[in-house]
Amino acid sequence: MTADTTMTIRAMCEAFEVTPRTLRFYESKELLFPKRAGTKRLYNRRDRARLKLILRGKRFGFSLEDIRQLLDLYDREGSERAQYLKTYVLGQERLAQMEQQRDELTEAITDLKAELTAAEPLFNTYSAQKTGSPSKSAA
Amino acid sequence: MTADTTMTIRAMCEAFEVTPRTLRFYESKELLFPKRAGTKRLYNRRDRARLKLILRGKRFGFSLEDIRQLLDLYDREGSERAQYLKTYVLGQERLAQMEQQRDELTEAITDLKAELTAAEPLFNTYSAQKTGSPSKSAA
DNA sequence: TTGCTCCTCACGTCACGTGAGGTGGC
DNA sequence: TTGCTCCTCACGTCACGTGAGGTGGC
Repeated sequence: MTADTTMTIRAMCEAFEVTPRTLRFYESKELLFPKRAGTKRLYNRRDRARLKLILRGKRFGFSLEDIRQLLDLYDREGSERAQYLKTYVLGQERLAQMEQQRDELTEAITDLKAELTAAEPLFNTYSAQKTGSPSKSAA
Repeated sequence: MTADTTMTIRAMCEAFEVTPRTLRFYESKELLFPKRAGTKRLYNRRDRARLKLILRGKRFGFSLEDIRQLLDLYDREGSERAQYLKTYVLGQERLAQMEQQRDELTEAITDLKAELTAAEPLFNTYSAQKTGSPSKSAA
């Protein structure tokens, strides 16, 4: 099966929808450590697990540096609870940031909508002049 | 009054909560054109109006290049309707992007929340061991 | 003369994108 | 020999941040 099959960079890119440049970049940042066959990179199951975590971390808005530290944390032996606690705290902080970001975005959306609505009459007048029709642009 | 008073870079920074570097950067990008008194920058009412628009544009997520083009559009003489229409269309496009972004963010928030909740029992167990209390962390 | 504010380079940051130029193996 | 895929520099992008080193005017 694909269990412990090693994958080429191309296969990885297709599987995870990233570019080769991204994988090389993560490697340069010490987030990924694929084996080499000569000069070519070979990614195993562990590399795939790490990449998956990296992409999840990014989705939550963590910086690559944060992600690297968390990954390192789990690689080293040590108190599992301490690791979880650290991850948990970082997660809480990120959550708060994301919620604030969402609120700001929601406000900006509301404002932009209001402006677009306020601007609409201008085009209705225009379209009325041009077509003579009552005008009610696309919902 | 402050009507046509000219302002120093420091005053501008305080009024708009930006850094001097930001104002110089916008100038290098041809978004702002303050007069000079020797080497020092002097911002008048027009500059302040432009900066206000720039910051609003940024709030809506437009790139500085987009903002510059819109600003140029309104500076040049020409069909008012054509200008409004262009602005309107760009606004619509941005609105769609922002809404998608908000949806993705909302999803990420939901997911992160779920994980944090799933991780909580671990610390409750931990805190129970440490303190002997029932544990129910901060709401 | 000392301080304060302003200025101009110009390199750094973040997460990659994008050529340029070259190599291995079917 | 031709193609294909992989590789390594290394510069570009975006919106500034951050010194370094210097100037004008009270």
